[in-house]
Amino acid sequence: MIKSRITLKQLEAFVGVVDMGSFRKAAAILGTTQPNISSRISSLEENLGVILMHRDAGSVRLTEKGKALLVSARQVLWNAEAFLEAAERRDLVEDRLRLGVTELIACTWLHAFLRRFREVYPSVGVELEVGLSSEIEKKLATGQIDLALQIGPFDYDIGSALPLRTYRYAWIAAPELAGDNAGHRPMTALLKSPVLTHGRHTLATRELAKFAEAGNLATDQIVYSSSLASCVQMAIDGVGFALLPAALVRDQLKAGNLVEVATDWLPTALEFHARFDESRVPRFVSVAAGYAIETADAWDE
Amino acid sequence: MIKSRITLKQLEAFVGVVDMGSFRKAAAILGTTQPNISSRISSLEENLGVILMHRDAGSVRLTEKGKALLVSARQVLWNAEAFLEAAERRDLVEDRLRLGVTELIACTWLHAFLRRFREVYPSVGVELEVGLSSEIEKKLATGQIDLALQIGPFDYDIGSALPLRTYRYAWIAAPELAGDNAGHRPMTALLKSPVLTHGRHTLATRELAKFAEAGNLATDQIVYSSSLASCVQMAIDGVGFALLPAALVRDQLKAGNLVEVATDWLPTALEFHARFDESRVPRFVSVAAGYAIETADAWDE
DNA sequence: TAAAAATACTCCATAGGTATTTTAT
DNA sequence: ATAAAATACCTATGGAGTATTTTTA
Repeated sequence: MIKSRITLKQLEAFVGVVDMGSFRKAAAILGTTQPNISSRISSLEENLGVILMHRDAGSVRLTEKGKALLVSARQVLWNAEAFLEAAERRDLVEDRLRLGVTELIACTWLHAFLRRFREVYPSVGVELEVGLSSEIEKKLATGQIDLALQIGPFDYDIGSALPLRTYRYAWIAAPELAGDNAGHRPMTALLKSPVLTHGRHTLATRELAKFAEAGNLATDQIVYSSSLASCVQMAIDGVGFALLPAALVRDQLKAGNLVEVATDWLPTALEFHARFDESRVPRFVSVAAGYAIETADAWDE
Repeated sequence: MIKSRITLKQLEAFVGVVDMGSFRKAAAILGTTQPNISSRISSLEENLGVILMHRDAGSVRLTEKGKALLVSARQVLWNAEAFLEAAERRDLVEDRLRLGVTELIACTWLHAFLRRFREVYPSVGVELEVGLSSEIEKKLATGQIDLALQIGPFDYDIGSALPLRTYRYAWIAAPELAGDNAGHRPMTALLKSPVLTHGRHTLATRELAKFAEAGNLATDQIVYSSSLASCVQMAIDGVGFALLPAALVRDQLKAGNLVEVATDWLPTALEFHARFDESRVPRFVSVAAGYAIETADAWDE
């Protein structure tokens, strides 16, 4: 029998301290006080006869045994969460989800995803960060984000990368700019009008620059916007032709505020992935990743 | 965070009650009192808002949700045990191992297995049962035994069946009965002397009877002993030729108290297996099964 | 009516919180 | 000197045990 040698609270305190890097922060996240965390950790160490970590003022460093035990501790907590799930009481899972997404997702189905997640895990707080995929990835790699919904290719290999939808690009314009039939228009013609693209460092923008360079086409008409949403607005306002993920303007196309312009070049499609480090995160994160896949699929019909 | 919603003690009480079939028995095995078990179960139910089991005087019946949660609860405890293992504190695992073995194992390497197991899990009590493979299997199927080291073939399919060694039979006799050279002796000749076999219902004995019948050989000289060890003793005393697993008389053959008799028929070899229901038993049972394999191999050199 | 779980009640251990001290940078 | 963990101390919760009642087969 287990008697009181180890308790879930002790294990929770252990991984909390490791994840937060300090007793104080762990206490904050676990809704208790620092001396409590102190006592949970030290009682765990005493019961096991093991030193889990060395604490100097300002740093907590795991011992070798601590590293090994951390994996096991996460496993126990993972299963404890699965137990709540089996009880159909996901609402009892109290935690936080640090979510990183790119603007495209924020502008399309993020709200649907969040609605569903909050419904299932009402006691998990969502901390949202919208940014470029490269920024998101850095935070994911350093453990500042639990789940990233972002575009490949990736610099770091971090645990799971579940494929979401692929989003094709399209040339978009206001109907009056495109003309009545919105018929085929070669790139040479397009690049003579103002062209709206997203950011200077996105893959599509770089591909466009490369294409223009190869064909000796002028690039002085390209407008670099740091916000996808403002590209859409400018396109609606007839500022120029916009190179945007088709999904982003789905509703405007349907409503007739924008039309798609056929041409002879497009950048490669965006490959979205849901990424997380399954060896570190609690169970609900991988569940959330599944929801992301389903939500993305549902949004695209 | 988990707060105090579920604790390992609650889960332990839950599986304890299910395994023992009553609150009282669970209390006994967990080293506490029945009201304590009552309160652990009811607080678990309250915290989850779930009825785990219906208790009428004299019976505990799991609800549907209880069945689902039982699996998860076992999983959590399994991982908690793995945590102790990672801490290299298997000595903190307090439980019991109900072990069923056949006589051959009891007479050969069981002591080596028990020594090793007790060394690694000093706080796990071993309840040993020696019996025919068929008896052992029945108890395994009804959950009265955690680990069976027994002979196939099996009537029921119960979780894991890890193959142990195969033990060949041999005809054995005292040197003075076998003659100086212990040379080849046909079955027709053997069956005219007293023949010692183990039990009336063992596979080897039935095969021998069948063989004799097929060849129209007399069976009136066959002695059925219910104890393997007594067969060996009688063989040593020169009572007759004994049909025994060779491993059983390894030391006597080496010492020259017995010799192997070459003949033209032998029953099929014994296929030993370590069997347990990995969906029910605690973690140390599967570890023990591994030790059984290793011990059996080491004993055979 | 007999066996088992629930309840009532007491007691003690210990978990939690506040205030303070220690320690290392 | 500062930031963080450990310690001391007090309080209060709740876990554990004994005795008893309730329940149902």
